[in-house]
Amino acid sequence: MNKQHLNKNTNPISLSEAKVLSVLWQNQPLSAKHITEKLTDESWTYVTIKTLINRLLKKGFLSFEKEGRQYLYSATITEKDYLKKENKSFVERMYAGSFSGLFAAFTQHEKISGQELKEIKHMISEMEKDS
Amino acid sequence: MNKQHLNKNTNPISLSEAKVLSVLWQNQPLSAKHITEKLTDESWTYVTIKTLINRLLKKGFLSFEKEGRQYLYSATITEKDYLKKENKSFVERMYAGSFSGLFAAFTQHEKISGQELKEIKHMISEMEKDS
DNA sequence: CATTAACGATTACAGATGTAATACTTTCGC
DNA sequence: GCGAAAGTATTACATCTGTAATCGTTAATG
Repeated sequence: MNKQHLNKNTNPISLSEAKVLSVLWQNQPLSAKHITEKLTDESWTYVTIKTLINRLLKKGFLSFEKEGRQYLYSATITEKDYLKKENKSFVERMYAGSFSGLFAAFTQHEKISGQELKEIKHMISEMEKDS
Repeated sequence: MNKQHLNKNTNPISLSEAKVLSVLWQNQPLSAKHITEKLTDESWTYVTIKTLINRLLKKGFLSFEKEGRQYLYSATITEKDYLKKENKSFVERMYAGSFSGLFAAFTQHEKISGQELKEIKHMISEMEKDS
């Protein structure tokens, strides 16, 4: 019967799902088998990864094309957009949307290395140049 | 029988649970009833909040003292420590622990207001003063 | 053409979470 | 002392998530 089960699911991307996406961001499109091979860190079975793929399909974050007997999957969201989304929801939730609030928390409670600070200052001066 | 159900649960603080904590961070200790009154935004019932309280107790993030018939709850984690924990896990997960990576993503993809930028620069110069 | 290997689809199941109804216990007003 | 009020505790239940076993289908092979 091959129900494609294309009922949408509007939930966010879970941690495990994000790991599947991250493989695809490096190398698209890929078959389920190939994704499994790239995810050896997780020691997930092929079947587990298929589940994650199916959930991502339902959520609309993957598309596929058929190549002979195989399905080749691609992410429909870019890594940039994913990061953007996650950043936004994090700063929204934790700092009422204020990035400087986040910045303050980090700089006060974590130690930022001199190297990192240098990079940050550089980014700021770049920003100011453009504007 | 009054089983206190003090079996530990080592899971992280969920979103709803965090909202209970945030009330306590402003005003400790409080009874379940009082917490409910402060959380009108959520339109949760008293019973729901009791569930969240019990879960936080199991996770060790709340303590209580008995005041007559009532229980008065307090957070065992400070807001600072909570933020620290969340920040760390976020930057760990999304930016391999690099705060400047996070900063780059934010500044490139979100628009940071001039005001926020000013605050950030100020924080940086303060940091440099101390060091 | 029947068998099997390879792949995809369906089903499973426990724990976490959001959200709450119901049950139990203590105490206070009559 | 007894019933109602005010708390607390127990139980519930759907959905999401992590993780997978099993079932079905198709293509390749002898």
